Amino acid sequence: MNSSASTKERILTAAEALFAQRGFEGASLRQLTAAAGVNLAAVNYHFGSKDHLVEQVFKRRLDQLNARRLAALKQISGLPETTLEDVLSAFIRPALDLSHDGGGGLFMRVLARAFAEHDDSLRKFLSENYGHVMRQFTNEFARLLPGLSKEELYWRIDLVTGALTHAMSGFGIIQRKSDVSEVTHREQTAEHLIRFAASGLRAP
Amino acid sequence: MNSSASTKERILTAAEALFAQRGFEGASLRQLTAAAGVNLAAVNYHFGSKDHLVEQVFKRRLDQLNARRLAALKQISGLPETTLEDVLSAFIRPALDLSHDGGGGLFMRVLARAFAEHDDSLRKFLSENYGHVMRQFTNEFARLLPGLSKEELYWRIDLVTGALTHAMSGFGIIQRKSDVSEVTHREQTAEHLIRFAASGLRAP
DNA sequence: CGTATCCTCAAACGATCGTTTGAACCACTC
DNA sequence: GAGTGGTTCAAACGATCGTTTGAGGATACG
Repeated sequence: MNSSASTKERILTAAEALFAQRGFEGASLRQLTAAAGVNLAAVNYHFGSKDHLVEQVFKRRLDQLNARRLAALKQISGLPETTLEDVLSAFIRPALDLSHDGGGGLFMRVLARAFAEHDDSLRKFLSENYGHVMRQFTNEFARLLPGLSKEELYWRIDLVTGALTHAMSGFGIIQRKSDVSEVTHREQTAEHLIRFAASGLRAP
Repeated sequence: MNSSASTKERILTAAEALFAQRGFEGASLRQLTAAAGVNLAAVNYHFGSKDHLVEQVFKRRLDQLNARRLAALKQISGLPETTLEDVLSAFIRPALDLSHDGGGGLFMRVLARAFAEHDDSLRKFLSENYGHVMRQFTNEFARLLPGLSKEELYWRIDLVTGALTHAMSGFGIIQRKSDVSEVTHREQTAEHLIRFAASGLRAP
């Protein structure tokens, strides 16, 4: 029972990397199982089908990401001294951290692909596992931007989401210089994103 | 189908729609030629291969888009009274117009997929047909935002690109209300995008 | 030891993929 | 009317896809 968990995890990790690199349809189960060092039939044995594997790849990282984002939001939600930058930090930093210590550096690319896909079943799965988090953040944004109409707020949150997804999935456009540490670079990236998004949200 | 159009054009139009809907790998030549009402072998006869078809789908729309963007930029480039909003307008409105009168409403979705794909040959083709336009806009942005370092400017332009691509491909998140015309709705969309992007670029 | 349960494996399944082929068709020239 | 060049057609090609199968290995418990 424990040896199967190892096989499962190896499939998930290999799938995450290959989906990020070649897409959901572009990555075949034969490439995938070869990279994971497991038998071809192991995917259908442990996950039932390729579609269920895709869902589980999402679920493993989204559970981490959701938990961290909600924990960060909880600490500042509703407080009178909370700023827009604080809320954006709670939204952005968990995603950047996941790229580093979760081993899920490639997950943001997978997520960007999911946005590009307009597949209905995948979108439904994402909204079920993602919707309640976005709703809480939206409420907090609304509190801190009382001048915005609901329509304008939705527009701008959508634009922020697009900017962040694009930036975090396309890592490497702005390369880390050799004289700054990984942690420092991540901090600078977060500040760039937060400053841009906060200013965009506050637009007159 | 439109039997008056040439076989080549019918293939390009059907391919654009199917690539937007199912992706480059997800759309098969058999679905594609059936939708276009042409023989399966016509794709390889007229385009050589599926990959070349993908490139031509991009080329047909990008040529339009580039020409309109550069024409709009030329009218305001270098003038002392030009604002950031003017440059963004020259960048954004041609893309929105293409969605309407070019019949290429689906092209922005295809473009968003291309960003998600990290396929090297496709990226190379895009930079060859797209790079000089982005370079001219970047120069103009730099002139209007003298306080920004080169690194910061690249960062923010990348974020703007992500926001716009996401918004224009995801058309329909903000639905047009029945009491506003198509033209009015497009105008409102452009104003939303420009206001957000300008404010983000001007961030302290 | 026998047996039950979970897992892995090589092999094969039918379906679908992009591409190629060679004959047929069509408008046009000499 | 024979010939020519461009185009369309049905059919087939080999490759690869996700999935299934049935035999065999590994481990734990009686």
